[in-house]
Amino acid sequence: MKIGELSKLSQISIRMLRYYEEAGLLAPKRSVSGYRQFEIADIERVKLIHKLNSAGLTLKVIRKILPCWQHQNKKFSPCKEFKNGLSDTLLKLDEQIELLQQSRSHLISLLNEN
DNA sequence: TTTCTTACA
DNA sequence: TGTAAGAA
Repeated sequence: MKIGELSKLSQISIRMLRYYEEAGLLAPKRSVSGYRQFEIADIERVKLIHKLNSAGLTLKVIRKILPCWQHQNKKFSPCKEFKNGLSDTLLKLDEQIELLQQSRSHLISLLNEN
């Protein structure tokens, strides 16, 4: 199917689908005219990519753990990349939480000064 | 009409 | 991410 159809079926903009390809998360074949040729399985694939990205995973991390996705059972097989990818994301998340807590503290003290 | 690339906001 | 331009 062409990019327009995948976009409608997956609810993901054409812009992002091209972006995902650029990030190495998608590898559609090209027709003679240069049009991207996606597969049925790509519908679920891009939806998953979007969910993971929304969950805070970078496209770089997703690229590592995507190969662990099993279309058959719709689950992740605990391969090496999967563990490393998630633990790495978890550390970054903790880092961000720490920074946000600091901002929170600063705002609170600022509010109590007067 | 749809898609492609590149580039700007 | 959205949108625009120019070409196929």
